[in-house]
Amino acid sequence: MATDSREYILETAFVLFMQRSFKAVTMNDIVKSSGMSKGAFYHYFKSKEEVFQEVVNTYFMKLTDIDYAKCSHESLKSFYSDLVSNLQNQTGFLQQLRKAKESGEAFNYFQLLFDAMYLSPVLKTRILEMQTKEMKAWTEIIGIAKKKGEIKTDLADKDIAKLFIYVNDGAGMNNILRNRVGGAIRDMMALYGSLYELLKV
Amino acid sequence: MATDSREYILETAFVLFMQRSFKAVTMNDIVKSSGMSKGAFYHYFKSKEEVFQEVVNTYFMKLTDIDYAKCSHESLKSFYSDLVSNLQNQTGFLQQLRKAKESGEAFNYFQLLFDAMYLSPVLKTRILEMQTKEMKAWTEIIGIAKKKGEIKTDLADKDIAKLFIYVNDGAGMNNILRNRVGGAIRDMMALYGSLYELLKV
DNA sequence: ACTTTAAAACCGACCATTCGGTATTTATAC
DNA sequence: GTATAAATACCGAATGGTCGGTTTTAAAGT
Repeated sequence: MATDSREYILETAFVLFMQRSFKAVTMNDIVKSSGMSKGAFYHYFKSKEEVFQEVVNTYFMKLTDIDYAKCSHESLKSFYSDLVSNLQNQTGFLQQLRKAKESGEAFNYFQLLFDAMYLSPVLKTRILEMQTKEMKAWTEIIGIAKKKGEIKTDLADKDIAKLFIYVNDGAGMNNILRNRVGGAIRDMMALYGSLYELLKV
Repeated sequence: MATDSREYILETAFVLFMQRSFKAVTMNDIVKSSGMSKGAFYHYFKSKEEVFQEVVNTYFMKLTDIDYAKCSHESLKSFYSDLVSNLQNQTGFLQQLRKAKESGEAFNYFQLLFDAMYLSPVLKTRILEMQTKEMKAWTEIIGIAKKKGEIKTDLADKDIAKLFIYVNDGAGMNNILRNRVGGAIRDMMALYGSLYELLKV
């Protein structure tokens, strides 16, 4: 019972922090949404900040800390296909969250990202590091794709990498603004595909 | 004195709402930052919501509601050059705001965007309309560029438009996360240029 | 196996502080 | 003197958190 209660509160908090800013989500929101009492909440977590920190360390990092080593290094196309596949898994994960189903509000990953960076400089550093890792992974696969003759362009590897990364972020933003989840995967695949079309031999 | 005071409070509020979420910015933050009293604030604005609404209707819209008709329709390259030029003007505008100079905190346009959309469904509709307008403008210029033989690709106009738009948004996000303002213009130009390189004849 | 004791889980009223806003007074401009 | 602008003390509600109490579960004792 204990593990379930703590986990349930955490999941509830995660969903709320994905929908509204940290400050906009009140303790009463969390308590009411979880169906438990404030006393029960404080049995498991020391404070609002602590549950937020935990949400970031668990759920948020699950969405953010992508293991690029697991993506194919055979080709650029398979690399981004694996990334889209990963995105699909994440979407599935979010959709099966119990609390998500009850709520009509959109998930806003970037809202949680801003809050995390604002509330903790350590987290900010960590997030920036992950972005650096992302850039490195893309630059690498693009170099490989060039060497293999998969793609052909005079553009620098890093500049191409930027295109792929920023297109992904921009599309992610667009999906949030339009409260779209399902069609997002197909769109992401199409966007990467468009860029790929411009690059391939 | 009256117009200056009201405008000064509004500008102060704008800066604060660009740095933190609506709820995280308290009335006392606004009052202290403006150097005026609460009573003075309430002389001009009915409530916190009203000043936020005004901030969105003025400053935010100035940054968001871009008149694409003013951008060159001679070529894709001049179109996006005009957009970058516009971005430069906006950056300059933000940098000359009095309150901005005092504060070390990063401006986060997207935070204000999220708050605006969350707090007002009317604004949300309006913002989505502006995005549609943006898409239309890009699609149009890309069609023109194709007709003129400036660019050559089998990709649909709208798909190319998406690439340009999302790259811009993603890069904007990246600049916010890295608290970068100055270099952002050059980067944006380079990103558009990279895409253009992939497309031009 | 049952009973007693201890610990954990949970509750909800209450607390101190903060919040957005109000009422009244004072200051300034004309 | 009047109208506008501004200040300050105060208000009631909301906020994150505390605390004494109750219920449930686990462990120890017989």
